[in-house]
Amino acid sequence: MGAEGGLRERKKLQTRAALAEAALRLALEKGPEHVTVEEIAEAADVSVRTFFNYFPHKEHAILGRNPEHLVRALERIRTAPPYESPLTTLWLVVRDVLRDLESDGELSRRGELIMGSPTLFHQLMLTSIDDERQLTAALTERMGEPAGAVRPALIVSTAGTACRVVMELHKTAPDRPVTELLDEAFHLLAQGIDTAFGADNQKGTS
Amino acid sequence: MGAEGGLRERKKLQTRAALAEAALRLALEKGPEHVTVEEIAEAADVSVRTFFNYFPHKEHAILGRNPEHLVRALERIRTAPPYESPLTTLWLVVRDVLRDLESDGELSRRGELIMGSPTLFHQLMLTSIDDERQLTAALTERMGEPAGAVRPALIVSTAGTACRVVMELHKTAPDRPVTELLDEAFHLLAQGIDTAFGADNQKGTS
DNA sequence: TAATTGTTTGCAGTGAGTGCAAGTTTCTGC
DNA sequence: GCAGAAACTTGCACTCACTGCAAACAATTA
Repeated sequence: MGAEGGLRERKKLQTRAALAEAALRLALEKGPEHVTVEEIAEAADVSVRTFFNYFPHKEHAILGRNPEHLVRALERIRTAPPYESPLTTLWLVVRDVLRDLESDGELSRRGELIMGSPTLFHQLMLTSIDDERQLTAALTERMGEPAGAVRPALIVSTAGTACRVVMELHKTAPDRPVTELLDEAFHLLAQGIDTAFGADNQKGTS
Repeated sequence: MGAEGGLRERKKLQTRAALAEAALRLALEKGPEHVTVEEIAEAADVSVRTFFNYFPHKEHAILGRNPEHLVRALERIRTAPPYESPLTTLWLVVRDVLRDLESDGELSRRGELIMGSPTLFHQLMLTSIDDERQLTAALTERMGEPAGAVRPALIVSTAGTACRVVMELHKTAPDRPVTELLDEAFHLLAQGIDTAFGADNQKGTS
């Protein structure tokens, strides 16, 4: 990931990382509710005012989202091969992000924290909405649908929802691996989530 | 609804209603962002401190949700007829709430306001999450699934998502009626939202 | 090295939200 | 009807999130 650019560029990245890291560490230590911006700023050795130059809220810093992911996702959607169905594209995008987070060790550290804190989970949803707007726009265009079409919007939103559901389920039942839960969720979405009461779980799945 | 109880009880309801009403009116007049709790309290003729005895945030007062709706929805899920598929149940629940809001004239007053304001929309989502948890629990039991099952959680969440998407699409393209958008969304969910790029919109629909 | 541009910071201020202790109102038993 | 208990309201002092502004500072460019 582009570490080009001059000193200035690198310093900004460094500061941002330091703030995010401090925010996460403190949140894990004391619980997200009991961390103040002042502490985070102090730990990262910058002023409180500078904190707000980097993040709009405390929660945003703790979430520490990587903007790179959205960029890559949008690119992936725009350049999806013609034979690939939209939901499959999103599936691949999600798995990509997941793999990235796991390799960082971020998933275990942040995942638990976020799902355990209402405030953080809420904040995650809020930022997800903005992402989803952009993803929807990209997918709508990729599918050649008109601007107000229901399907692309629904595909993106439900894919996002699936991720959240998976995270939540993983919290309550950590025995099943996340990837497996995710695969099941996307299969259900693809085939239609509905079923008659009492019907078998997976009818006609590979 | 239950005007029993003594003077004290009635006065509390009155104060609560006055605060909610003032909050909504002021939000409509000046935009939700530009209303302060102080103004709301003043308009309802109580102190700021008292406002916070009734509502945890400003947004909560403006949203003024009717807790009755969730109760009815839960009941509806628990007593769903055996031949009714889960998604259908949720569909009916949603239409029920929608009809109720429309008859109150609440949908037009609050709906526009909420969808037009990021803050309010976000707040709505936050409260929706809590609702969805309860709905999921009810549906999981109704379907006879184990606690961590993916499908019921996904059904509830995606149904909620569908509502959101519909509200959002309705905002950007108000020509199509909400009920029509909603029906399309639920149909897509039932049949599987995915489709190959460039395929027809609805394959095999009635 | 000098001018330009971008970043950091302190300061002053608004507004949300909380805990506490003192006042006021409603309720209860007599 | 009245004294005391219980519930509600209020003002006050406080913490914290967050913003705008202008000055100081660091990096870039010519």
